[in-house]
Amino acid sequence: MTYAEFNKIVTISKKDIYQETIAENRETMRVKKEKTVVKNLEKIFGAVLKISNRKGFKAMSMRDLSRESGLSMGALYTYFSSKDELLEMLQNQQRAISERTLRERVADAQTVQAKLKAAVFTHLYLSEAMQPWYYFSFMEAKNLNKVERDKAVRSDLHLESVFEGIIQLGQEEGIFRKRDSQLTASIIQAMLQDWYLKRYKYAKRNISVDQYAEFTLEFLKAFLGF
Amino acid sequence: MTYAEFNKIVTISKKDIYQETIAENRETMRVKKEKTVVKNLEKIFGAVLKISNRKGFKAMSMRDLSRESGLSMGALYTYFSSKDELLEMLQNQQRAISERTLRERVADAQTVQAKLKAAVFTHLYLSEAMQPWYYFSFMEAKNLNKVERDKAVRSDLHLESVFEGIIQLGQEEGIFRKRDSQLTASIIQAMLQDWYLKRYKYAKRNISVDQYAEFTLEFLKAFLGF
DNA sequence: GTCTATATACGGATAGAC
DNA sequence: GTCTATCCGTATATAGAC
Repeated sequence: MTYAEFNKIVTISKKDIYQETIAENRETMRVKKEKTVVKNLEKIFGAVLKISNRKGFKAMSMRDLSRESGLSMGALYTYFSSKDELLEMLQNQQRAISERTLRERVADAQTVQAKLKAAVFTHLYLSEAMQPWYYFSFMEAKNLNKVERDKAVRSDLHLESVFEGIIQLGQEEGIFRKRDSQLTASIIQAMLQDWYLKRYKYAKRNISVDQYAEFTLEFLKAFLGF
Repeated sequence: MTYAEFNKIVTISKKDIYQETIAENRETMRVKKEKTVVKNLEKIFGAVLKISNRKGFKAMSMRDLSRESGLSMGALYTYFSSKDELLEMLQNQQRAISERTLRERVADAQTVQAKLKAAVFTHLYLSEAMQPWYYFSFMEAKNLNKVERDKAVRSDLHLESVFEGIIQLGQEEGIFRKRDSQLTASIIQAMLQDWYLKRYKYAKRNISVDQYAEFTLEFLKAFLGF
């Protein structure tokens, strides 16, 4: 599977997710026609990510959002009841896409080497397809309320534990060299993180997500000796 | 040199730096007694980092800062003329400490292996000693004005080029295995970054900065084959 | 040098017309 | 469903007393 193919799948699953977002927020969404809601939510979320990634969610005024999304202040407030709720909706939706895709694509890989490769590639592909949100999520995590912040932390630790599990499995099978599995998993995560945190740098250097993925895998091969 | 020893040196050089900060801002600082200025600037900067790292610089109100620093609104404005100028002052000062210390401690190391080790340890020690600022600087970079943002980016690329230079040297000498030197440097930076971005995680797991430094060095040894 | 009190503006949110 | 106009709270910044 190439990145191009992967990207198509993610785009499709996004459509379903909007329907869930609407269902979960029936009370606050005063707009009834589903097609309208999907269209406008896409505009709104896109605008939020664009503005926030430039100057931060707190610094984004509702007037900014109104201008960028093309919807009036009044119209915006028919989709959510407060700026905080908007943030929460966005987080829930994007995390849902992200986690579901990862779960769905969980390696049918048979060997540990293949599992490790699948985990690295899938996560990088996801963060490539949804880079604005991954960046946003990392940068705004501390501005979320406690419930949402906890969800973000748990999600982060979960990813780490996925890598840790694969490494331990490989060590038990005698395929990976003995190393601190948790610390290794943590470092892997740091490497993958850089792909969406420093996107501008890699883009300028014309490094593709596939090249980056191969490189990190080489790193792991050398360290784990496989 | 242990981290404890290193930390003492940094603390001392901080004192000098305050005098420079004062000198550079003679016009806006209406307070004359140097001792008072140093004392209050320390309070102010400490409070800014504390509050901002919890909820972001933009979300920190001057009332928050007044409460946390113990200075009144009026008093605060005798040290800077706007919230933006406060940010700029803080960035200039902390970056100055950081860059100077790195430069001063630039490896007298003779071999490339030693140079690489020195660079890894020094940067980690620095980010450990000044963790609140390193975190702040990463998180608030996009909120700076263009001039300051450019300085931050340049500083980031400079660090990368230091690592790249060492790697190339080692390769020329035939001591390091052939790898993409720039991409390797970039990944090293990502690993070091994680130490201050995910500090809470490593603290909870009782991983010391020295352990972390040794671990990243092991990673590099495996990859570069030395 | 530091305080309290306040001018002024800007942001989130809503009412009510169309 | 969407818009314009506006309320009202809170933020930055400053004036002037001590």
